[in-house]
Amino acid sequence: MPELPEVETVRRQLAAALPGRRILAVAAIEPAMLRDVTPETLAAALPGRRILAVDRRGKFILLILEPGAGAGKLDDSPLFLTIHLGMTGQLLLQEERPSDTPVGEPTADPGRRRGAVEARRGSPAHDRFVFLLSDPVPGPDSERDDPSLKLVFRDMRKFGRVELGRDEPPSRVARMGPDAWPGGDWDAEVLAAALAGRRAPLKAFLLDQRRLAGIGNIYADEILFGAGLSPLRPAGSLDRDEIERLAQEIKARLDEGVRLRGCSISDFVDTLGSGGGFQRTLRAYGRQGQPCVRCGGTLVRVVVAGRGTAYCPGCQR
DNA sequence: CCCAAGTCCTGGTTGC
DNA sequence: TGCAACCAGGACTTGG
Repeated sequence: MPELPEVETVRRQLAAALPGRRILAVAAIEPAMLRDVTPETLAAALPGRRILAVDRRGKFILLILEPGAGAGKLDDSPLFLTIHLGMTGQLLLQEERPSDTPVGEPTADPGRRRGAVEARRGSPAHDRFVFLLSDPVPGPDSERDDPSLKLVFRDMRKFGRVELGRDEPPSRVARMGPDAWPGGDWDAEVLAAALAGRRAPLKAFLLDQRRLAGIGNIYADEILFGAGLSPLRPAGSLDRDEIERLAQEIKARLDEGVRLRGCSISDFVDTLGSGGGFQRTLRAYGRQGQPCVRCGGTLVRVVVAGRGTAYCPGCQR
């Protein structure tokens, strides 16, 4: 599942590959995954824009696009193309090779506007969006616009979302709490304030993106195991010591996830299709019925916040 | 048929 | 009692 470390792994690859490239065409193969934007608006606003930067907030990836170069009425505003990978989403970078051009069609035709039809040509079954990109170009007036790279948003289930924000990222991104990343804008003090008075189970608190942004089901179970805290504990019941342990563990597990390039227990792969290594370190997630590596007891499965949850009743209190 | 899961949405509950 | 904040659970999706 793409959680913060998986999304950060992808972001780093995109940040190395995309800035300076121009979006030549977009194919919204699955328009139902668009949020608050029509395929027509997308097709009008994106072509011609250069990608300036690739950012991340929680589990959202933000492509920051230059203002002023679009063909539509959104010309003067910076645009934020926001992508959420949902449960099974993948962002893949694929070289756009000359051999992809149909026989009989000129391979070089720099002045031609590439269309959505060309962007989606030959797309496999679960490809939901395809962005056709140019080589990196120095400025808005550059003439180089041969397609050289495709950004493919593939998502077997359709939990992923694409949205377009003007000037600012979409509101739901703005509603999120501080990024849970170790360098994020929070510490044990902030965590203590967020926990105070809450009766919801600790696990539900960790999954709530309005408190800390980026933690999902896998890392939540691993964090709680590492901290020796029960997922069922009311969030507001932690003492100072336990909050410190929780804060440390959040940072440690997410950092480990990023270092191992994500967790590929199900569908996650990076932009090249490679899996991560975090799944080898799992001590709680999915281990119900198996012995606890810390105390030897047996892990159990409960449902918390509607999510399957594995924990050790022996040493998670 | 049930399970997996992230987010949005709805409706019920709690506590000031 | 009124009200907002809070919290639980369903819908969505499709392959195992």
